[in-house]
Amino acid sequence: MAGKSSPRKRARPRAYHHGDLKAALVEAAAEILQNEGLEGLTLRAVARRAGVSQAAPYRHFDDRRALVGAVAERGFRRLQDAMLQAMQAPGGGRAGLKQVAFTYIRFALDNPTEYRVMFGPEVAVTDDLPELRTAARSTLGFVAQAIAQLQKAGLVGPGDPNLIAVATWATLHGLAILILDRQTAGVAPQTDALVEEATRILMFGMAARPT
Amino acid sequence: MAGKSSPRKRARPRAYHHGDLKAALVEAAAEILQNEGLEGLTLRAVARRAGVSQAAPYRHFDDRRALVGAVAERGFRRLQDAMLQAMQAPGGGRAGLKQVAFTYIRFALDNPTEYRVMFGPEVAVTDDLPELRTAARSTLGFVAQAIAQLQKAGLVGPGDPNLIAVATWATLHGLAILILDRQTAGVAPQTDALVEEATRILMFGMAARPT
DNA sequence: ACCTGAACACCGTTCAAGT
DNA sequence: ACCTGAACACCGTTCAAGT
Repeated sequence: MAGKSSPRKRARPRAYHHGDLKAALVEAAAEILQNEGLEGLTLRAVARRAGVSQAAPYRHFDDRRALVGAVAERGFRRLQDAMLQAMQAPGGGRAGLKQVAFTYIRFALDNPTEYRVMFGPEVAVTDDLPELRTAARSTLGFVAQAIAQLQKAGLVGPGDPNLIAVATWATLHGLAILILDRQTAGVAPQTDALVEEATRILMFGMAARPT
Repeated sequence: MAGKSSPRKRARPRAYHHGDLKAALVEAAAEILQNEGLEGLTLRAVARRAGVSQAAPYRHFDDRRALVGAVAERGFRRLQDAMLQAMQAPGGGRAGLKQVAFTYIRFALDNPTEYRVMFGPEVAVTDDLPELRTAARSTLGFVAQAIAQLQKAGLVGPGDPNLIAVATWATLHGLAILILDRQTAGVAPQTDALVEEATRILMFGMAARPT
């Protein structure tokens, strides 16, 4: 918010010259995604929204993919924050997992395009996007931690918490996508019953000990 | 394969003038997706590969999205065929579900880009792609049918088979994406253990009767 | 160090015209 | 009925030049 007084004239028209154009570009991209959908997300449109020239983003991002990757990274971070808050709310154990599940689905419903981009084809291969990879891995680590906690509480049976975490995340993600894609429209008018059922299956399945 | 002899001259150079350019375009698009990835999938490249002018595809598809939608539709059909074959193989019941799960994951691994496009942002909203919507819904119906069978066999507890089917599909899809995105690389070197674990959780969870 | 202006190649899409 | 050739607007990316 606060910025140094600019050295010469023209204090207002362009607000992003104080040094954090990179963050402003990511923010602008996320807004475009939310407001206009994926087809509106062009580098040039992002630059226009941030009030800079079409070439300016190249000072901060190698190419278009890098910007999309940064948006995805932001998404994973926001998703993890939301889950963290849901875990801290009262009602641990089984109720806690259910709360996290609802939080996860709500995030996807509230940020449909951004969520789809996070798991979409463009930034799927993260070999050249190390920060995105780290953010995504961190989300998995977060889920694994939660599973380990449930195991300690005796609510989840023994087994590699990482494997169980992947299975859990997989169910949440799949549910989010199927709901977003309206695959469930004719089947589960309101999605709550669906999330309940999936959570139930998960909890019972995880409580059972491995063969 | 066999075609009518062309009315005049030039029998070979362009093979698609016999009337199924539409199918040829979809095929060409799927090949490009497989060989060059999503960024190679331009309408013009598809036209080039099919040996027609850049404007020709517009005779058969409204726009680029419609072509991508047709590829996705083809994908759902092929996926469903693969699952059907896996179900018909010996070993019904629990072993059958596991077989279907492995088949599902293998399809995703064998057709990574195509699979991601099927669930990606471009064709997510199917309001204007009725055939894609039908194909995707049909896949869900297929899973629901399999669940109903398992219920009859007493291997899955009572409950709306549609809801259980969504939860099942969600887990398979989530698993496929997480594996494709290498989210599981540091956690499950070979994916088999992962699929086993997820199937186990699903089966135990579904066997339990609802609260 | 960071940004602009202009340029290039390429793409989606349209349309008059061909057979 | 189906396809071509040429055109237009727009995009990703580069690069010399500005401050």
